[in-house]
Amino acid sequence: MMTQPIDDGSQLSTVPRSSHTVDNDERRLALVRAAYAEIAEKGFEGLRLRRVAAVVGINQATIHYYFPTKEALIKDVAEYIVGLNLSANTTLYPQAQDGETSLSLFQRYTAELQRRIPEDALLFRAMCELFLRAGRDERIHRLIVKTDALWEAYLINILDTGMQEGTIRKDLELQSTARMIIAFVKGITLQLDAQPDDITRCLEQLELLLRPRP
Amino acid sequence: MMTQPIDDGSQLSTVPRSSHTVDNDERRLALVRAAYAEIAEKGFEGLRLRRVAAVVGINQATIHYYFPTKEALIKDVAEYIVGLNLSANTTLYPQAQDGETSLSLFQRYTAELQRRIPEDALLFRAMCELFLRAGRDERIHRLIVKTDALWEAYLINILDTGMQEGTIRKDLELQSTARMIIAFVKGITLQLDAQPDDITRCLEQLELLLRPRP
Amino acid sequence: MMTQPIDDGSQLSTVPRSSHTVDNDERRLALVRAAYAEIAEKGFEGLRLRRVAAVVGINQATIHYYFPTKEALIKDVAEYIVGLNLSANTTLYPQAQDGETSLSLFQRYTAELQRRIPEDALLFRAMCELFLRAGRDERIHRLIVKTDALWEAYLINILDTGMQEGTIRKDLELQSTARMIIAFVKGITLQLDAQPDDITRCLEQLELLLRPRP
Amino acid sequence: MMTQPIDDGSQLSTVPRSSHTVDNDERRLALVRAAYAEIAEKGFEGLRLRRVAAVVGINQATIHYYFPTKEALIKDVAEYIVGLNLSANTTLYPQAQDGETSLSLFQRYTAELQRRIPEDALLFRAMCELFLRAGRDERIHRLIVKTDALWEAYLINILDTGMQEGTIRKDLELQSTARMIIAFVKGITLQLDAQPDDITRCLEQLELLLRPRP
DNA sequence: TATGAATGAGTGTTCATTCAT
DNA sequence: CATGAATGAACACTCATTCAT
Repeated sequence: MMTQPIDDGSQLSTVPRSSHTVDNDERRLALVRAAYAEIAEKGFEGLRLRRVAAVVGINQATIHYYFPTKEALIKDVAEYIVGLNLSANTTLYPQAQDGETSLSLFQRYTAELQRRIPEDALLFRAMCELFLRAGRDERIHRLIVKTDALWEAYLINILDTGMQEGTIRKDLELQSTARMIIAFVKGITLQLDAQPDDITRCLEQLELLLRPRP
Repeated sequence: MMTQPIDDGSQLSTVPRSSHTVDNDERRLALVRAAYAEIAEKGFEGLRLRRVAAVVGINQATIHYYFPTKEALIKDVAEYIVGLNLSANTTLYPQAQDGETSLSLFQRYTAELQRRIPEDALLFRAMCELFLRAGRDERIHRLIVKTDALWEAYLINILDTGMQEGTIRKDLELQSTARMIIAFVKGITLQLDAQPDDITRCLEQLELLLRPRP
Repeated sequence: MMTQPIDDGSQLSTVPRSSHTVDNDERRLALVRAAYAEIAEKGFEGLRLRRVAAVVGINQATIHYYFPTKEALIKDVAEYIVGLNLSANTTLYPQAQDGETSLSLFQRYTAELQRRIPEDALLFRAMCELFLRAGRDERIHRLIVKTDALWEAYLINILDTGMQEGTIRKDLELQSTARMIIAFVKGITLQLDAQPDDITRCLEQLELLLRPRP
Repeated sequence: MMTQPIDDGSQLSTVPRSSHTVDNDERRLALVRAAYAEIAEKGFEGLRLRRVAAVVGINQATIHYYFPTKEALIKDVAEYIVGLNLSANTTLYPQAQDGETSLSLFQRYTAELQRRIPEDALLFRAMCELFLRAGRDERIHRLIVKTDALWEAYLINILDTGMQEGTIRKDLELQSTARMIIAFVKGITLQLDAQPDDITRCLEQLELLLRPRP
């Protein structure tokens, strides 16, 4: 999961735009980001169109010009959240793989995780909201399933590479282990007051388990 | 799902009930259960007192006779859910430990888990709702923290026993491993369409990891 | 206005009665007194049958045995309040007239007034509530009118006596002056934070005005 | 009743109103007036937002567009009532002072009073409601206190002028007398069915008392 | 595009009253 | 007489949505 290079969306633009007309897509994005922040903080339960409009600085009615209905906004927000998450889980880590380090690929994955988890509280919370809503919203459900599949594939790749490197035990069933790790990471997400130390130690324990014995 | 003829662990019935008060507590329990089912299905977001009352078959105002406020009902529902979950996760299994079996204690724990998970869909959904709401509701937060502490202690005990039995590898840090397992189980909870097979394989993988190498 | 010799009603009996059966009238009186206290404190606007029943220590439904409807209770409370007030305004003062004092009758009346006003806050508040409600409740209206007539007659008597004593100027029209005094006393009632000193000075001023010039 | 084409003394319209905002403030004023009439007729006890909305001819929800809460409306209504009353009791009369008349200033004050009292039944009723509510509502309490202070100052001025003119006896304590008169006027307010004649005679009596003796 | 104003359906909650026991 | 339980009508308030401008 995690921060994309440019903007993680946590800093919403509340200041009035420069005088030139804001184009449609820009405003839509601003609305989506504002809604995302609201959801992360107060959940879908606490999402109010009025508040979103206020944050972006437009009238409560104007929001319906960009999104005909609340559900339409939520759909886009879901895709936005999943997009943030997806890029974090799949795109970024491999790029960190290039340098020659003494750390195995999996160690770098978990290192990245523990760095990001305390940092990306908003995104994780939003993802959790999505997970739950997926049970009632078929569209979001499909979105999550697709994302998880990509995440799983990425993890399988990492584990497989680790086995070939000799940093991961070879007797593991790849898919099940990947799914176990995903479940573990999602579970950490639900921990409300997990301290960075706790997470670090959990991840070290996981590494230990996956490491081949001497 | 849990059994609750005796005591469901919630603070619902603390006063000694004369043969006449039974009806009252029965009603309260019925309301709590109805609310629990609503929450599991539609989330806290979708919980409506009118619907709960309708399900139980009473007037919408009558519900306030038993619970002065919606929040009071939610509090009892939260305790009910946690009670169901807690007894499932901690209290029950040790009692199953007496018989002579070829299965290790941890194996029995995971066996029970995989049996329950597909079966307790409602309960897990409700637990997830609690997890999320805990971020915004201090009382529920404390409830979860307390529950998790008990769960963790129980797991540590199982792991420790396993080490002495020789069914768990001895180089694990007990607390971190327990927390990792908890995170993992919670994560599974968020998997919407996890098939029994998937869960079984994940749990087998977890067992494999914790097992000492020959 | 004011305290009758026995009980001014400000101390309501909240303790459970002695074991022998409470007779109907006793309980009715207790309910009326409780309601009176509620009205004095919170106004008719804040009168709740539940609270009245609770103060007296009976079930909220039981109250309907004694008073079929809220309005019926209010009617009795109104009579109770007026009764307290009436006895204070007419019955008591003349009895104080017997002793030989250097004070004129009117002086004793105003002295009594200023003593009682800070003391009988509850009763005055309740009377005000009645005054207002009289505008919407014909029965209470008649009650007030009747009370005021008695009050007026009593004041006329005092003023007349004063004229004969030479302590009141003789050029006053009795009825108008009496009504003016009544209005004045009622008006003081509406003063929220009138200090005893203020009232004393106002009354002294009134005495001065009514006194014959040397 | 008061006139209010210019400024009714309430804080209703503080922002400079562009020609477009007029409708908004008009609506607000209409709502305040409707609420005022309801209160005068049925008391705070009988004030219902639904009814106010209905009287103005808008949806029951629309009222919350102008006043976020019932209390906010009441606050403005209180200021409106006080504004009407204040201007009546203080601001207006001095302006009537310019002409050469045979009537003293105080006589003109009382003349105005007896003219208004039967006429402003609604306003007086509303004021009474305010007086009573002031005992339980700190904001209204402050409002009344402030208003009474202005009223008192105005009366002191009138009395003082009268003394210099020789139309008021000189041995009066100004403040106490002013307060006595205020209490008297408030008291008249509570008289439900006071006939114009009664009031006239009472006021004449008051004048007589304050007049210096030959 | 954008807005102020308005709306209707619904929400939790209150309260006097009723009823079977 | 008395109560626990229940009720229906009402209440202030919320919110996504609509509409004329």
